[in-house]
Amino acid sequence: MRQKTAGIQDVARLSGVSTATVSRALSHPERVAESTREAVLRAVQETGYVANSLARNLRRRRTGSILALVPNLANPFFSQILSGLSSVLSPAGYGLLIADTLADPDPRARLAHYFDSGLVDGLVVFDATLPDPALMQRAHPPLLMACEWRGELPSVTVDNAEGAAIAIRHLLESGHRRIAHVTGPRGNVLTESRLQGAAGALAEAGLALHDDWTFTGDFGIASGAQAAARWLALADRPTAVFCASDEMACGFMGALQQAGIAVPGEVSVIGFDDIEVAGHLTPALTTIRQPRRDIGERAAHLLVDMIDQRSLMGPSERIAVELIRRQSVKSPG
Amino acid sequence: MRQKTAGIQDVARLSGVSTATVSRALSHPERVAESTREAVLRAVQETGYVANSLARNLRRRRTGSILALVPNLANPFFSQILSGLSSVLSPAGYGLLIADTLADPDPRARLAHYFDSGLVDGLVVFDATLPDPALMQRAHPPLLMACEWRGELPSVTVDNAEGAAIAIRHLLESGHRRIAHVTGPRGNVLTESRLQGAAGALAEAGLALHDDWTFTGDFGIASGAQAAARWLALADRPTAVFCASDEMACGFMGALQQAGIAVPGEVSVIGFDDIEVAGHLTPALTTIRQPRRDIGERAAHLLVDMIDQRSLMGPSERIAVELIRRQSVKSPG
DNA sequence: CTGTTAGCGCATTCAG
DNA sequence: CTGAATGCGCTAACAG
Repeated sequence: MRQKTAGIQDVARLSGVSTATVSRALSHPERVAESTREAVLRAVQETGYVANSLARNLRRRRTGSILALVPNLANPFFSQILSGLSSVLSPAGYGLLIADTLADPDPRARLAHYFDSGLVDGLVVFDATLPDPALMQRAHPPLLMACEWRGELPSVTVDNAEGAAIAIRHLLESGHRRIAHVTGPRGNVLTESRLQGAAGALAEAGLALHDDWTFTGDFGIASGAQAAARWLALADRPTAVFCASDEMACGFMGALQQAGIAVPGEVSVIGFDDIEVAGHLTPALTTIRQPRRDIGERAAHLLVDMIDQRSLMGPSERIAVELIRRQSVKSPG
Repeated sequence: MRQKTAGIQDVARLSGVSTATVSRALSHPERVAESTREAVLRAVQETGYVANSLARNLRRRRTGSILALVPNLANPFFSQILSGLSSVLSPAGYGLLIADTLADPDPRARLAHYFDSGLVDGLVVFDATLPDPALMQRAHPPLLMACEWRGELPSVTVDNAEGAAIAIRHLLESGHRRIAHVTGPRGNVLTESRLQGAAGALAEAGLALHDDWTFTGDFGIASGAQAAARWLALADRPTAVFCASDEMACGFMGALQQAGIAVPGEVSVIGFDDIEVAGHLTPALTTIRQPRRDIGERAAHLLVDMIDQRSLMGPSERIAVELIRRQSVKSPG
């Protein structure tokens, strides 16, 4: 059934040269006479030879793959990012391994495993709660943080505080003064950063973020719906809500509409992320766009550069966000 | 900076045994005396030794990773499936590599690369348009189709025709007779299968699928919105629409609502997939649920079994779908 | 139970 | 420009 695949020896024999020459003809074509190169290539065609990556990598001391550590693979937020990563990694000769950090009972152990096993040439880490390898005092391949960040590690992030400020200012400019905020999980760097940006923009207008109007969520749809229930229970309801993720905005609007509240008639809603469905909701969701594909692409580039330079350090990059005006925000009253 | 990691030699020296014993103590603890095992383990602790997977895999002739070939990684439909895959692969000792088949200009070449390079122990293929490796006459690791299928290859699929039939019957039972269908891309196995299931259920009721009422989409949101434009242009409008994916249903409903058409007041809409957002739309989308996480998990199990048995063949599995009644379908008129 | 001996398949010295 | 020799780091036979 499974005919054994041709080895470099077979090619060498068929083309009448040594295995060393075959290897060179394939890896460094210019260092070989044209005639022999052709002979080798012909033999490669004939045998269908493809170098065994395991052996090649062992010899070259590189694995040809990079690992993305994402918290909750099931979150569709990452799909575009992974796609961006893949689209630059693939042409650069790297495969993309992905692992779910949430699924893992013991992230420390697993991380240690990845670090030392020589399984990957680099890592893109989307989860700031993972232990910092530098602090673990161990050898490890280049590592880049993305979306979330931590310490001085190189990273690709979005301007979260500014995005939140833009969202709040948009609400303010539309005439809202009574503004609520649905946050991500407390302690998360994105949550805190957006919270701070929102509070700052509010302060500029002489307003503050009421505790009663700050609902803690977890970035997921269901938590947005829960926040809606809390909003509904309020005697004194804010006229606008800034949700720290589109998913939460979606859950929030959905639950409100189920309860017979009009959006944006009775409450304006603004999200964060600009997930694909945002523009197709009713009303279409006004939000802060986070260019997820770009994040993936930039992360891949930066990481590949670090690998090329054999450096654990590298530049960080901050990507701008953008207000996308749609229909879920209007003037109050 | 990057201290060189300890090798098996270091552990052997430190614990006063041979490298072979170290290897055994780690891979087959029971074949080693307890006292030596302890000594080895202690040395491992001390040195922080982690076996180099490249060398180990070269020797064992396995790679420890399996590859998922998905058409369009950016499609969030796959995120749950990947999560399911990962959750069983990880404990089974496999890493998950993912590659986007759409992004690749020459899938044949890349596929050949994966097959022969010994990079992976198995593949899960979500794209039926890829060439069949068996027909390519080459050695390759076990392969399992998922979601889509092709020829006699082992697969994990959902009962697409039945799901479509259930959707149509639900519309019929609600009193609809004038039913439209928004399909996936023509030629796609899922598209054809759902089309056939829908036509069958319609035929049972003495009805047929009108060409004028069959809109071709591509499973994406935008194509659903385009279908809505065509529905709006109809002089004689169907009272219900079966969309072959939730994303299309979402785009369809959104565009209709923008145009001032009430759902389900003027048209009932039913989708397929049950993506997470479906229940949070307004109206909440009635749909056919496809258990995506289960699909991933089952695929992983079947593939691991094939690998364990060193077999290119294996059982196929069909997973049941389920009608999720929500609010986007009601009686006409 | 343990050490010795051979490679896994390839890329890279080092001579010629 | 090419070939012969030498491991990459580890595990599987095979003896002892």
